[in-house]
Amino acid sequence: MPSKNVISLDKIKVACRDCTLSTLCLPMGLRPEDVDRLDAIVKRNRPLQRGDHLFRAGDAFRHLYVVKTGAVKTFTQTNEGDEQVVGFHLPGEVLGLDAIQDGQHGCGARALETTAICELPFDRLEDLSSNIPSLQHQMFRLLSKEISHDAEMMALLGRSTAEERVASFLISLSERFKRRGFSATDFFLSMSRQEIGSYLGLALETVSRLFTRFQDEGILKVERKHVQILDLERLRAMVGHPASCEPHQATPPS
Amino acid sequence: MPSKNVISLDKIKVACRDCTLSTLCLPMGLRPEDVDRLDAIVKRNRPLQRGDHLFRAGDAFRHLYVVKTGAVKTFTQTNEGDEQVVGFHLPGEVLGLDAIQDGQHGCGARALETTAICELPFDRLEDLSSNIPSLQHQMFRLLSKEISHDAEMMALLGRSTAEERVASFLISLSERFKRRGFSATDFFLSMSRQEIGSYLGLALETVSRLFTRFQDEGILKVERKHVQILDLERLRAMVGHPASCEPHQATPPS
DNA sequence: GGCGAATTTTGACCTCGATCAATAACCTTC
DNA sequence: GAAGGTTATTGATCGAGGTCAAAATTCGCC
Repeated sequence: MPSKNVISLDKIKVACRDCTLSTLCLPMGLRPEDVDRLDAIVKRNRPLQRGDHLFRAGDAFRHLYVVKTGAVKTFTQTNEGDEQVVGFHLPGEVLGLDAIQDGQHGCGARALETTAICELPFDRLEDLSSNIPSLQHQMFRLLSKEISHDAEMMALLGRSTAEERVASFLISLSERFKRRGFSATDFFLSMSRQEIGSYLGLALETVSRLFTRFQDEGILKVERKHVQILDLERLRAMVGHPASCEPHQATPPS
Repeated sequence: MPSKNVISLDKIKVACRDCTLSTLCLPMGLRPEDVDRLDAIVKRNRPLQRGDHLFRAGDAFRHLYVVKTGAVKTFTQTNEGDEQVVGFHLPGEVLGLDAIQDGQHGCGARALETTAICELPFDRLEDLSSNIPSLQHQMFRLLSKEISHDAEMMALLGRSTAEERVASFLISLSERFKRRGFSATDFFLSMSRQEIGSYLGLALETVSRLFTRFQDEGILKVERKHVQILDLERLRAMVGHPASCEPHQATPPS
């Protein structure tokens, strides 16, 4: 059912194939020439290796980054000087959104494995989005999505048990892989137990213990960094039935 | 040092006085007519009372909301059905940014006390910002600021002790009050211990105990909801010296 | 002003997960 | 394939903070 204003998926894939910009292009009616204009400002760099910095805390903010292949972690410095992971970024996901506000990155970013990235010069993106209302709208959505994701994460960290956190982490990975066309039940963890623990507010030993427990219970098959989810439903049940965001019954305002 | 493109502060204050839109206007060079256009779309409603809903999870997203006076909490539903606080919003702060992405609010919002709010119809704001590049830029900054704030919060929840969390909470409140021209060392907590605990991932009893401990140590003077900070430096020391975001020495990439 | 509900404080106890420590598995590099 | 480093697993112990319970204080509200 092609609508007159919406560019065909094929065309977008051609223009964006190389840069995983589908994040920005796909969900909206961008015209062909707009996609071209967007594509024209994208920079493509040599891939990063595990441990390489994409940027550091305090670096001047110039670009947004989109993960093409591989994976990236973002992190801040803890009081005692070690890394505190605040996010993992998989293919198709965007980094650097937190830096728009004050012109410098508030957290560092490093590759977790061999990783290809494209860079979007933010000032040119801003110029473009002034002229392309649907691109502006899409940028707002992108930022907003990050905010709601963070709110979910805060709710998770604020209240949950170790079991719920690990379950929730696996479900999130599963869904994100699925959305990008990878297997949702069989994947590699490019991050270490240490990094997972840091992200979830748990000790690395606790993460390891839960992985083995889930395996014993027949929920997972874990082999070092290779994970298979055998019983997604049981995982879902742990984090509270995923009642999504339905309004259901509303509590009267006292 | 007035620059030709920058509207005078007085003019902005006149246009925004009533709606606390300084968040959007102040930091940038909006022209007088732009401020007027912005002001023209603002809706001003009757104040809310403690417990009143500003919006509920699942409500359709129409407006951004700016707190004029009072305070608001945002919250999600926990698995067991009770409220999980994910944010407190003081005068001059904006709510609803998380809802842009999918057209409905992901969390509910309620007044913590008698609260005046102004509403900004988002579609009109979006139209305006297409025509006013500096407004668009400011919107991006606003969203980005929310994201970096969330990242800090995630780092706090992910790693800290109860002591650090409560200290950090008090410092945050202090700074936010100060920024809006209220006292930074002497203020009311419009939220209950329960709500603070929920927000910080602590039991309400733990919050209460820490308040009394801080008082015993001469750091605070607490009287129910009225708090005086007597030794801000000691509070700061608890959360790790606020080394801000300086680049200091950079770790070489392995 | 006095009664009942809600909130806060304080105390006692116990659990979950952090921490410490020791293997074990794996991944380099020579 | 042996040596050395890194990462993961498993076990044992301990303490911060959760939970339960009761008292104290405050806040409506009739």
